[in-house]
Amino acid sequence: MSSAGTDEPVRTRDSAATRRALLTAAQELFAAEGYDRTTVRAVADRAGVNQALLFRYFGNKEGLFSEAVRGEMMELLNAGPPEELLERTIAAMFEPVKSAEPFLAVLRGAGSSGVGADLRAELGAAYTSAFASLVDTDDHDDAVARAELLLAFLLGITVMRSIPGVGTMLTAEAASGHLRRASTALLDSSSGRS
Amino acid sequence: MSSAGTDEPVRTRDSAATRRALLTAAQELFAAEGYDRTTVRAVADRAGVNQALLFRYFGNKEGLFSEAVRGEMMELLNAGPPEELLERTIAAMFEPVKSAEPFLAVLRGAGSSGVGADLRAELGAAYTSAFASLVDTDDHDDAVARAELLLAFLLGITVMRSIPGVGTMLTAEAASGHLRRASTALLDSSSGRS
DNA sequence: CGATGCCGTAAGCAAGTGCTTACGGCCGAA
DNA sequence: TTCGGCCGTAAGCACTTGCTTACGGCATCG
Repeated sequence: MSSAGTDEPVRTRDSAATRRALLTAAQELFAAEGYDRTTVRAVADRAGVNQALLFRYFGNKEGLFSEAVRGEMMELLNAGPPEELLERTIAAMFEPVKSAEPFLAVLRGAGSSGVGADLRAELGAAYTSAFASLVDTDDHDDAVARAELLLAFLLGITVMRSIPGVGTMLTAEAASGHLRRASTALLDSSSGRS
Repeated sequence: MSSAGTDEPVRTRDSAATRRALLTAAQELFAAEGYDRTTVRAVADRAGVNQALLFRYFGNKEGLFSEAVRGEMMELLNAGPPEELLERTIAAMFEPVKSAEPFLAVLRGAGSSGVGADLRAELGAAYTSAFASLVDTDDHDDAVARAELLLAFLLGITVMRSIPGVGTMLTAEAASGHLRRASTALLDSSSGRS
């Protein structure tokens, strides 16, 4: 945990590189430790940068969080057509360490209220509408309910996998089959119309 | 936020009552705010008690957390036979405010590691084994995988419902039908054996 | 009554937090 | 070369955190 993982030792006088180093360090730490437990000193250290620069470039800790996580999430959201978002998300979730992180960062952004509330609402709406568009029904509310359940499912799996000692069987091989089956069942409007 | 909700003004010199007041205040705040954002001062204030007593009775903040949340969870786990745990949990989740709280407290107990790790692992194992026993199959790993997916589903719904502005359709009426259908699909061993 | 043992209180400490400020030095422009 | 504007740094401030300690008071028991 002490040695950095993805940081180039930016010793040059390049503000853009410094910003980038801070953002990647922030993404890693926010995802791994959550917002509260991540200190600005830790982010700056991981980026190999003085902490004062963090405030110069991002204003405050919340500004850094917002920019770091929003960028990471938008990358995944816009990586392809909405019809493939579910597949992309599932695939990302089971990658060794990689792309499940922004989800955790968002969820751990704040306990209940406060930090990143707008961001959470915005991302939730984006995912929900994308999933809801996959439901072939006229009942809008029902489509949204199914989409939100599906998103909750994905979030729950990500959360459980992040808890040490729990979710040992939630591997790609063991779980993704059941996951895809349950997902299509949730999205299939021919079953259990309300 | 400032005025307490469920606290009797314990002015008497009754250590048991003081302990209870601290525990209920802790349950409410840990569930609402998470472990990090909940301060011992806030718990003591909500309980109408001096904060020094908190340390006298529970040793430290983590001891208070452990005792408060463990008791609340064990209550739900042992409220009936394991076969009905799923139904009990779903019912508790959609109660106005009540029993979804301990789940949130456990999840928000710590970002990744540290506080309440043993508790999370213990509760996860209890739920997983209870759900796995409902799967009618000889393939133990498959049963565990299905149980963990189901638990993840429930956790995800609870988490989403706790985020303001997201999960607006995750009400009992709109969602529980789909939820029960997806749950039985996950537990039905006749579909999608690995 | 006097004494002993809890219960409750006030005050504060050491450490860590986000954030600010004043300063030194490298760079390109004039 | 000189100068002005960024980039990077060290130091510290105001505040909150979990936790401790020394003390005052009610109550029970002899």
